[in-house]
Amino acid sequence: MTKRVTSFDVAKLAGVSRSVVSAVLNGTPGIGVSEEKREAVLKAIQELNYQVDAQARGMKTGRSHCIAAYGNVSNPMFLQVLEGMQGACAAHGYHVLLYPSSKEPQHTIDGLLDLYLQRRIDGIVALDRPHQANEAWIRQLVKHRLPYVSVEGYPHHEEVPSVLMDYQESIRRALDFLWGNVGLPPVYVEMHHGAHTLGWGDQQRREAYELWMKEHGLQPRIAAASADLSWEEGAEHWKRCIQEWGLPTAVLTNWSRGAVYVSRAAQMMGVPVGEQLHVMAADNTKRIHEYLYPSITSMEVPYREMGSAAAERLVEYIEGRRPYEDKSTQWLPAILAVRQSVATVSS
Amino acid sequence: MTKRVTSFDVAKLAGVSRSVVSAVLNGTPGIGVSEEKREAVLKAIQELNYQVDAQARGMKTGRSHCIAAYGNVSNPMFLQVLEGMQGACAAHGYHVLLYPSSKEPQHTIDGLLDLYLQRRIDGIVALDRPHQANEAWIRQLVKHRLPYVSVEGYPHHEEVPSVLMDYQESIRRALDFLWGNVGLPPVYVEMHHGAHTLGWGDQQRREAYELWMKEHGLQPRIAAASADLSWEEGAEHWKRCIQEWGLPTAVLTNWSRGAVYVSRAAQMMGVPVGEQLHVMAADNTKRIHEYLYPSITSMEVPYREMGSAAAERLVEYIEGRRPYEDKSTQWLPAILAVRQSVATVSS
DNA sequence: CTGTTAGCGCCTTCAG
DNA sequence: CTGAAGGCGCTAACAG
Repeated sequence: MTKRVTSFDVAKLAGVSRSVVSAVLNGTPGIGVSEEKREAVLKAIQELNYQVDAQARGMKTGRSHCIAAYGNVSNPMFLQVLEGMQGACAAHGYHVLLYPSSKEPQHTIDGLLDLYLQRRIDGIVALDRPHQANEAWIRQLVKHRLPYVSVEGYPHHEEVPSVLMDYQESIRRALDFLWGNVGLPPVYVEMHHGAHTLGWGDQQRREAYELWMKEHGLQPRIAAASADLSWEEGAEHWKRCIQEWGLPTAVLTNWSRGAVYVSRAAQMMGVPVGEQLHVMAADNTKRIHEYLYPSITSMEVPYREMGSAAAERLVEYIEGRRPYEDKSTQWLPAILAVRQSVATVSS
Repeated sequence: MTKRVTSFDVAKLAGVSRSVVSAVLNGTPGIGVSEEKREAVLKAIQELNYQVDAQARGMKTGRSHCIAAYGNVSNPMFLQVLEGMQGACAAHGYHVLLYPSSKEPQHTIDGLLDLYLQRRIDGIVALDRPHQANEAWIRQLVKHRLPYVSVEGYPHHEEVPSVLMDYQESIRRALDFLWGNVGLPPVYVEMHHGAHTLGWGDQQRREAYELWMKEHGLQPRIAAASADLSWEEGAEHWKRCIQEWGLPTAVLTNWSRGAVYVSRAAQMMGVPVGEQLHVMAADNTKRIHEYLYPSITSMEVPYREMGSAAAERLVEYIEGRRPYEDKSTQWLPAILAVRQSVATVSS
């Protein structure tokens, strides 16, 4: 057990006063330190392996250099957001504190605000959007001027800056890709849960599809389907669809799961995917494509990039480089991942 | 922007001294506070929405109430460990700081030690095991008496307490399950990467398989296969294997991927999986089984539970409830997930 | 049982 | 350019 090394020890070894050590460490502007003293301090720091006490510093400065990542820990996509946040934070000397969204009393959304009030965090990046009802909570944020950036939530909200994927653009690019490579008018498969209520993103997607088809003088063909069918029901359903569509054909699905289902049905019918039937998803298949054959071409939601952008922006707020009043939404492009389920024209 | 509320404000409102506030907050033992004062303090805290300044407290106590989660942010399993850690930490008033393992200079393993020296964290739970070479680093840990618990690493290490799954037991239970339900001598499929070097866990699995077969008077049948084959090569390989094994048969694979391959090959041959061919994996399929048909029965590595156990234990070290010298290994049982790829005997 | 006091380690004046 | 001093908000030890 080595005893804690303080700035006092460093000062003593370097033969200077503690304020000089501090000045060297923080590069305090407007305070001159002679080059030799500076060297001496640095050397002493090295020698003693001195580390600034984060708590003491934080207490002084009022900053913890930590930001909270609020999200659903059982959602695999969250990990990608974390990865992005992490990168951006590290670059700015910040750390990421995990704060899961959950129903447990000890982890309500209020806890997040408390964390800020406790000065444990300097701001929040949220993946999970707190319920609609949380206008009240948002008012709290604003009241305390708590820096907050939302990932994939609240497009066009007055009070919450967000980072989102450009859904419409992603569909346009997907369709361009399909059209350019296989030259067939794409069918749009729209998966949904239970009562046919589409999320905002899926509405955008559909709209973009319809527009694109119109612009190309093509008749939109949309096949809606519940994601809650049993495997057997689903298989029947998709086989029927494929027959209706005729072959060859191109399919774009809103969710990757849809692409998997269609692809599977085609294989059961002996239709070669990537030759007679071209399938593409407008959502992430990243984590599963190694288990699939053929693997599915898709437009990936850039979760990592979104996390990174959100953290970057949060730090700007925290460090006052961006005014708190700037609540603009930031749009990121989707990422095209070319895989096996669509035949490609070699250029 | 509301001004910061301090214990001073609370004391004033409640009409007591600051030390009383502190005593109430921390339930300081051996210090009596009359019930009415106590109430008054609590009421004042409520009223002012007072939150203790974590940094000030930390500075005083020398504890940050944060622990670092060290691991590979692009490994989906890491998220489950985080989930477990999170739960255990929350229960003890700790927070989780993310610290990714990576090659970037700003995020070396040394940074973790620095974090501790900075008093930013009180201890570490590691999923990624720092390279073999890191005996030197481990000595550092011990020198500073840094609380450290490893998940899935260092079985039987002298200096590092670990939480691991009981691989042998998991295989025994898998075989019991297969045997009990389909009554066929299971073939063991052993996937590996490149040069045939098995990890410790896979060695344990194989050993357990051989032992179990012997105990049951059965002839072990092991099919080793590289995970690096192309899809076409793999498909051919597995079809041949299935023919060799004959039908009906039962198969246990060390990795879930093996189970997927065998299952796929069987389907291509028109062999009904879950009827003529029973497949089970000794590794997690959790994140993918909704994309598979039939879904794969498996013994899941209890990542969440391991994270939880590790954090729990770490807190014991931190709070001195477990002596730092106790470096014993903790074994957790695998979790049986019954799905479609094995026919089950209804009891 | 209560109130006072002395730091924790750092940063930031303010005089020298 | 340097040294001394004050205080951030809290806890713990010590008097009353």
